[in-house]
Amino acid sequence: MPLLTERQKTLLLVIVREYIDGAIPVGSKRLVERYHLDFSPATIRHEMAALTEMGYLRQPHVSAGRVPTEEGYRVFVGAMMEQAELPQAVQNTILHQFYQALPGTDQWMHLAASVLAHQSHVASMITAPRPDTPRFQHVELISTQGRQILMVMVLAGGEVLQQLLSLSEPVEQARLSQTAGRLNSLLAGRTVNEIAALPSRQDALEKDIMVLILGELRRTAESASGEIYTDGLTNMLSEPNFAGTESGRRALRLLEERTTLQDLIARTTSNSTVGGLQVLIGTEGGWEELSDCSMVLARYGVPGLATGTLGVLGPMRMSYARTIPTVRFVADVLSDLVNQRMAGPQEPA
Amino acid sequence: MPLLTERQKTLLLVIVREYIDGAIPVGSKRLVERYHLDFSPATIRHEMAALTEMGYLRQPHVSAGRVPTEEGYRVFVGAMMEQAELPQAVQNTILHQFYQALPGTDQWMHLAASVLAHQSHVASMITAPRPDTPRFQHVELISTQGRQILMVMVLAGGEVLQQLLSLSEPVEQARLSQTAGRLNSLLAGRTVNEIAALPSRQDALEKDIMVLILGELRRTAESASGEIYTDGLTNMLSEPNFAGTESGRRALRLLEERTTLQDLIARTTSNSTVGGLQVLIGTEGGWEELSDCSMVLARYGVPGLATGTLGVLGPMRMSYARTIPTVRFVADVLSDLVNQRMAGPQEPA
DNA sequence: CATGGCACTCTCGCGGCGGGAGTGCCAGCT
DNA sequence: AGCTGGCACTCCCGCCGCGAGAGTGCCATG
Repeated sequence: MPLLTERQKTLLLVIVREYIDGAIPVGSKRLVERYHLDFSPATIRHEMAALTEMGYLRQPHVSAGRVPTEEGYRVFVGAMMEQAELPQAVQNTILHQFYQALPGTDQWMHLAASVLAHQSHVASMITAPRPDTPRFQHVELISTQGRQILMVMVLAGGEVLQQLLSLSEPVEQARLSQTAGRLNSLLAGRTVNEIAALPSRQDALEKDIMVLILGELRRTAESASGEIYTDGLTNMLSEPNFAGTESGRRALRLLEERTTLQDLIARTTSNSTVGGLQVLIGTEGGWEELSDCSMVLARYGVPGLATGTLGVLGPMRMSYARTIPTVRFVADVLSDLVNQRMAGPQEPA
Repeated sequence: MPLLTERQKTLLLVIVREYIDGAIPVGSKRLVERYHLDFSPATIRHEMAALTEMGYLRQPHVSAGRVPTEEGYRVFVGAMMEQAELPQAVQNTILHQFYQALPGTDQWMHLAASVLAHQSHVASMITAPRPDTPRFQHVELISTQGRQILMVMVLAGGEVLQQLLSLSEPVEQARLSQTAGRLNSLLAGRTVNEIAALPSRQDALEKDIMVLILGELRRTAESASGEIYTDGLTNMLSEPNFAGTESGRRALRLLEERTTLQDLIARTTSNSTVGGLQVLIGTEGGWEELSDCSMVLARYGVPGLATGTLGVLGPMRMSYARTIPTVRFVADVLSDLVNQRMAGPQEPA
C-alpha cells in the first residue's frame, strides 16, 4: 500500500467526508469552495490524480468527480477510529433510555437494537450475551396436556430454552417435578461435556430428559448466537443507491434471513475480542450481496463469562463518524450490564 | 352500491385479474385478444365506461386503460372467496413441511410465517395461539446471581414469560423453590381476576412474587397478542409501484414496528371469528401508510381454548387467488395443531 | 343492442442539443 | 520545485420535440 503525504491524506479524508454526505462524485472546484482549502483546484486535481493512481479514488466516468474506493474508505475509517467520541448529550440520552427500560435481557436487546438503528440511521443487529460454553443451570418439566410435556431449561447467564416432548404414556406433574429436582441437583453448573460424561441414568424418564437436555445444549453450543435482534432495516432504503435496485433488495433479504445473518456473525466473532471494533467494508466480510455495504461490529460482555455481538449494517457510504462511536458506546453500556448482572453482588444504580 | 349485470361482473373480474398480473392499465382491445371474449372492443368500452361511472374502475389519465378501484378489488375478492381452493400438490408440500418440523410453538410460528410468505409472495405475519383470558399454570424462581432472580412463568397453553427482579436481600435457591411450589399449588389454573381476588399473602417474598405475576398476567391480557412473527418483508419490494417510492418504505416500516402491527391485529381481531377470512383492501384497515396495500387475515385455533391471528400484507395488486386459499389453508393446519396440542389426549400422527 | 369506423387524446420512448461540471495538461510565476 | 491560472476537451444530464402506439368516446349502421 503506497505511502500518502500528509496533504494527500487530509485531502482524501475530506473527499470521503464530502462524498458521504453528498452522495455525488466530488470534484476539485466544489471541494475548495465548501471547505475553503488553502490550495487551488489545480493542485487538488494533481493530488486527486495521484490518489486515483494509488487506488484510493475512482472516477465513475472520465470527466466526473471522484468517488472513494474501498481502500479509500478504509483509510477514512482508520482515522475515524482514533477520534470519534459520542457527544455527551447523546450519551446521556442513550443511558437514560436504558435506565428507564424494564429489566430483562429481551427488552434490553430490543432497546439496544433500536438505539443503534435510530442513532446511526442504518440497520442494526445484536445477539444476546451468552457464555462461551453453555452451562446447565435449571430445568423444569411441566405437564401441559395428555402425554405432552413442556421442558423449560435455564442456562447459566439466564438464557431460557423451551422444548416440547411427548411421552409414551402420561406422567403426573408430581413425578415430573421430582425428576426435574433430581436433575437439577445433579446437573447444576455443568457443561455439555461434563454432562455427557456422566453415567447413564436408571430411570427411563430421567434418561429421556437428559438426552433432550444434552441435545439442546449441543445445539446451543454449536450456534454462535441465539436469536438475533434487528432494527431499522428500512433505513437501508433511504440510501439513494439502494432505493429501487436489486442490490438493495438482496441486502435486505440477507438481513431478514436469520440463518445467513448468524453465519455472518459467527465469522466475525471468531477473530475479534471484546473492546475492539471491527469495520468490514464492502466485500471484506465475504458476502456477495453486501458488496455495497459496510458493517461496524463489536463484541461486548465479559470474556469468560458471557459475550455477545452487536453492530450495524449500512451502505458503504454510511456515516462512520456517527456509527463507530455509537456502536462503541452501546457495546460499553451492554458490557457494564453483563458485568452487573452476572459478575457479582453489586447493586445497579 | 349499484347493481351489476352478469356481463359487467364477469368483465370486471377479468379486468382485475388482468391488472393483477400485468400491473399496467388494461385496455379494451388487449382484453379481447388475451381472453378471446365474445364481445367486440367497442362493447367492452361501453361496459368499461359504465363500470367507471359506478366506481369500480378508474383511469389514470383520459385515454389510458382502466385500473380497478378499491371497490373493484372488493368485488373481485368476493368472487375469489367462494372458489379458490389450494391445489392438492401445494397442500401436500405445506403439510410435509409442518410434518418434519421440530415441535414447539416457536418453530411452528416461524414455519407458518415462512410458508405463507413463500407461497403467496407477500409479507406474512402471525401471532402465537393464546387463550382469551390468560391462566396461570406454573412459575419457577431461579436465583441467578446475588440478589437477582429470574422468574419463569408458564401460562396455560404453553406460553412462557420471563421476568427479572432483584430482591432487597439474597435468598437461597431452596427457599425460592419452596415459594414457587406453594404459589403453584395455590394459583394453578387461575385467571387474573381470580388471583387478584385472593387474600394477600403473609410471607413477604410470596407477596412480591404474586404482585409480579399479576402484573405480567395483566400485561399479557391487555396486549392482544404476544410476539408477532413475520417473514417475506422484502417481497413488498418486488411490487413495481413500491420499489423506489416513499409509500413502499413507509409500509415496510410499519411492518418492522411491532407496536403498530399489534394495534393492527388487535383491531381486526375483535370482529372476526375462527374460520372466517377477512380481507382488508386499501385504507379499509384504517392505516394511512397502507393505502396501497391489502391484508388477508384469518383467526385460527379453538375458540374458548386458544386462538391466534395470521395473515399476509401485500400490495393491493397482490394475487388474491393465491393468498386467500393459502391463508385459509395454513389457518386450518394451525387450528388442527392447537386442537391436538391442547384439547385432548389424542396422539398426533 | 352490439359493432365497426373514426377522430381525438395522452403517454412514452428516442434522438438531438446545449449547459454545466469536471478533467488533464501546460506554461508561467514565486 | 512546486503551485497556480488558463485552456481545450469530455462527458453526463436535463430538456425539448416528435412520432408511434394504445386507448377512448361517439356515432352511424346492421
